[in-house]
Amino acid sequence: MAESRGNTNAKRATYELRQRIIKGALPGGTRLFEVALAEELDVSRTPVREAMSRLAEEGLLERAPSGGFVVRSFSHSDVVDAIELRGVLEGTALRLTAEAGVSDKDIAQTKELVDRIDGCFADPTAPNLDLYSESNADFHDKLSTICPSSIVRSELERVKSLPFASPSAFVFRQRDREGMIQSLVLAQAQHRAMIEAIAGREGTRAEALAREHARIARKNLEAKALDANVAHPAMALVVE
Amino acid sequence: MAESRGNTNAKRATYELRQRIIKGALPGGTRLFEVALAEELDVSRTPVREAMSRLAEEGLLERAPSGGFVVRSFSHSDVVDAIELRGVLEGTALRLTAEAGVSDKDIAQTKELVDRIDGCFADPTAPNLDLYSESNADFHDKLSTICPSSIVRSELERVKSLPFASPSAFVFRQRDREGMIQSLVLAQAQHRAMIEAIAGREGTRAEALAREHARIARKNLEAKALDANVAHPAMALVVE
DNA sequence: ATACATGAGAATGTATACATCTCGGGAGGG
DNA sequence: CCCTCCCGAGATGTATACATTCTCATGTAT
Repeated sequence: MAESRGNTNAKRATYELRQRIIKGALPGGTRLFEVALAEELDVSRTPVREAMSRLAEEGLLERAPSGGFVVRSFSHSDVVDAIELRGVLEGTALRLTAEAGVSDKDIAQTKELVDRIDGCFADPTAPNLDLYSESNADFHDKLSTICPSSIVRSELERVKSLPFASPSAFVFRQRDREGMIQSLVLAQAQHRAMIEAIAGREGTRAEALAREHARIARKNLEAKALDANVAHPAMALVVE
Repeated sequence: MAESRGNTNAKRATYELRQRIIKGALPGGTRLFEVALAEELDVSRTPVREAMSRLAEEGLLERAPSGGFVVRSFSHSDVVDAIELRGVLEGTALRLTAEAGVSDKDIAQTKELVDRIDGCFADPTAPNLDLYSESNADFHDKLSTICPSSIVRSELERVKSLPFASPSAFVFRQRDREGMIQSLVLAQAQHRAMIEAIAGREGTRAEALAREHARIARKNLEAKALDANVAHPAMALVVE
């Protein structure tokens, strides 16, 4: 089992194709040919079709009108809109959570996750950015989990699955350490305010906070865009 | 080519399966077996798999953890949440449209569609409800079309494709003619206010209007639920 | 009685041959 | 010269045989 993960050829093909798309090896607009891919991945056309079908469900591929699949292409404004939409959906999830009420146990667990994020910066000279990404994602996943609406939850998860729309996509501006600290302080204050809002059944406040929170990602994205030297991995599948 | 529409077996199978699910012939939770369906539809397993995959993209089926597909089941609260979510997404679409600005031509075309809705009630003794459904859907589609964000647009279309979340799903309470007129007057006032808001770049107002507008559907749904005699077609796939 | 092994049957996974469709290039006529 | 039609290469669509995996009922040992 040397090549990638998954126990069936279809799952391996799905994983392999997804990686190529996310890394930008298959740019937006690329038409995918079953036979060519089948040969490259050393499987038959059947699991390749299966894989493409799954990736279309994820939103990474589009079905071409006359059959076949094309890599979906995202423009810069699509990235901005996807972040905005993530904020809107997270806001809706939080509002519904606040309106429905949430258990003390869930509140405690959520607070615990915010505290854990602080831990990534225990040593100010060597912040653990990878752990931060992970912890931040855990926190946002928890917010989704406690939402009482499975419909809202699944649509939120769907948008978050786009690599550039995930809450941890653009964690920080690499260069600017000062700005990085400020960004963290603000984000953590918003995280705690969100918890306060849902605990206090303040739906509108929770919604507004989530939207504003997503704007941090947008800010970081724009800072990255100016910094033309570093190509961010999550932007690999953006064209135009 | 007597049986249903589509030029390929896969498309015919997709249509046929979708109809059965929407009509409730295949209730939520039903496991779909490829061989059985293939025999019933008189095609091979390949187009059946293709069809199931497409329906999973639409959100009508879920992939079972160990392979195969299951008809997605929706609870009553899922229906309510889907309507709420439609309102949220339509609101976001309108807000972005308002913020970006919209051409005079689009405003005029949208107004024209609202006027056309009035036309369905030209004869107050015999309102044309089918035409109303269609015209109302056209209006809402137009709102989606003029949204500058393709990401928001596609997610909105996705949610609207659920039969019970479409803007025309629960047009009116059958019995209550008085309530029907009032509902129409309110809805049309909201339609016109939405246009005014996007024309005047009042994003927040447009968003709030869209959300409140979706509540009409929720009200109509609740009125239908009380009216246990009439089973509404759009509710066929709701279980629990 | 419970837990686990086991095997038969049925389901999905896979490869592949063949059918059909699509689209572009080139020949022929206007 | 341009337009149209036709053809064929190469793509997807389909059927089907075979492989693999899963499920669950059954039986056996502890």
